[in-house]
Amino acid sequence: MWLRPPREPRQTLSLGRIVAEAVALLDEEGVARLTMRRLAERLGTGSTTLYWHVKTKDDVLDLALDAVFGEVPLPDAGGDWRERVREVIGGWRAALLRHPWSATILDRPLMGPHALDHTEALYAALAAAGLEGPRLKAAAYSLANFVMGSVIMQVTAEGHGDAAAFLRERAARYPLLARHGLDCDWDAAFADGLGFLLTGMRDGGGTGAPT
Amino acid sequence: MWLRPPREPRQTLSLGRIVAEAVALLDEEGVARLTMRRLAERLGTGSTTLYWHVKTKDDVLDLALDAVFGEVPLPDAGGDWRERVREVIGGWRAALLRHPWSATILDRPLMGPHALDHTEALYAALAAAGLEGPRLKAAAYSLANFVMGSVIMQVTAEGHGDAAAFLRERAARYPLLARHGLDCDWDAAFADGLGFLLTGMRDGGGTGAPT
DNA sequence: CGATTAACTAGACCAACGATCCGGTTCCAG
DNA sequence: CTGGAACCGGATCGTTGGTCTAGTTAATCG
Repeated sequence: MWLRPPREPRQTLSLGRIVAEAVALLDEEGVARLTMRRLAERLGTGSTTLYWHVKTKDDVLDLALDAVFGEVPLPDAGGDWRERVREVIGGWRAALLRHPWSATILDRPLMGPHALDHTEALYAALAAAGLEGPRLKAAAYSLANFVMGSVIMQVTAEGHGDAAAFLRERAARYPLLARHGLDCDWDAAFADGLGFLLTGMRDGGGTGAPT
Repeated sequence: MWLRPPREPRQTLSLGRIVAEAVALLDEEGVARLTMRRLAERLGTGSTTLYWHVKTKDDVLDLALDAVFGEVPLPDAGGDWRERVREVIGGWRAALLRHPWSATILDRPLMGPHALDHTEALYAALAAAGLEGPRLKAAAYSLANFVMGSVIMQVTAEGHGDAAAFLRERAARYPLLARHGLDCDWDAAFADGLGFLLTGMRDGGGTGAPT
C-alpha cells in the first residue's frame, strides 16, 4: 500500500500518439523493425493495449502512410495549372522521400483522408486546366503512377548502394545501362519526366487539351 | 531394411525447380503464403534443404521476380521507335499483371539478368530514336517508373475491390475523385499515359529530341 | 449515492515464421 | 579406397502477430 507509486497519470493512449510514434519508429529503424511489441514499448505500454485502438498491424501502417500524406501542404488555387500540378506531385515526392519506408508500403489502397484530399486536389488542378472525361482520368492516372514509381525506384536504388559498382562490372553486357544508370541526378530526371508528361498532355491527340 | 522404400530417385533439387515452384505457389496463393516450409513441402523436401541452394527467403523472391521479367520476349529491332518502346513497356506491364504478387515486391533492386536485359533493351530502343545523354536517361527513367507505378496501383486497386463503393459514399467530399476514380479502363488509361510520355519526349524542350 | 458500462492495461499464451545446428547420406574425383 | 563436396532433414531457437483472460480506472445513468 505505502509502496504504491504516487498515482501514475493516466496514459491516455490515443490513435494519434500511436501513429506519431509509429512514424518516428519507422523513420529511425525502418519498416522491418516495426513490431507491435517495440512500438508498445516506446509508448510505455504493453503490446496488447495497442490492439484496443487498432485491429491489426496493417492498420498502423495504413495510418502511418496517410500521416505522410498529411505532411504535404495542399496547393493554393490560381496561377498556372502546370505549376500547381508540379506543386502537388512534387509535394508527394518530397514527403515520401522524407520517409523512405513509405515507398515500400505503397502496395496498399491509398484511401486515407489525407491521401484522398491530395488526390482530389490533383484532379482539381487538372480540371482547372480544361481537362475532363477520360482525358482527365488518364492525366491523373499517369501523374500519380509516375510519382509513385519514381519514389519506389529511387528509394530502392539508394537503399542498396552497391548497384553502381555491380553495373560497372557488367558494362560489357549492358553498355547503355552502365553508362547512364550511374551518376544519378534524381531530381533532374524527375523534373524532366514530369515535363514529358505535362507537355504530352498539352500537345497530345484527343479532345479537351489544356492551353 | 525390408521395409525400406524401393530406392527413391534422387530429387536433384535445383535452383530452377525451386524458382519455378515458388512462382507457382505465389501465383496460386499470393506473397503472404509463401513460406520456406510450404515451398519445401511442395517440392517434396524439408525446409532446411532449401537453404543449401538459397541464402535467405529474399533470394527466392528476387529470383521469382526476375523469372517474371524472363517471361516477356525481347523486342526485335527495327520499325518505329515508339512502337518498340510500347512493346517493351507493354511487355513488362503484361508480365507483372500476370503475376500480381510481383507488383508488391517491386521495392527491391531489379538487378537480375532478365530485368537487366530488358532495361538495356529499353535504353537501346530510346537511343535508336536519337536520344542521348541526360535526355535519354530521363526518358528511360520516366517510362520505367510510369509502368512500375501503374502496375502497383492497378494491382492494389483490384486486390481491394470495395474501394469503388467507399468512394461513392464520399462523393460529396471528393466529387472529382468519385466521378473519375471508378469505371476504370486500366488499359486505356495506361495507353494514354504512355502516349503523353512519348509525345512529351518528342516535343519537349532541350536538345536531341527524336523525330 | 451506488451500479453499470465503456475505456484501458497487462501477463501468459498460441501457432507460425525464418533461420540454424547437427548429424546423416549420396556421389564423384583422385 | 577415401576424402570432400553436394545434398538432405529432424529438432530447435528466438521472434513475430494476435488472442484469452483478468484486472483497473473513469464516466454515466437511474
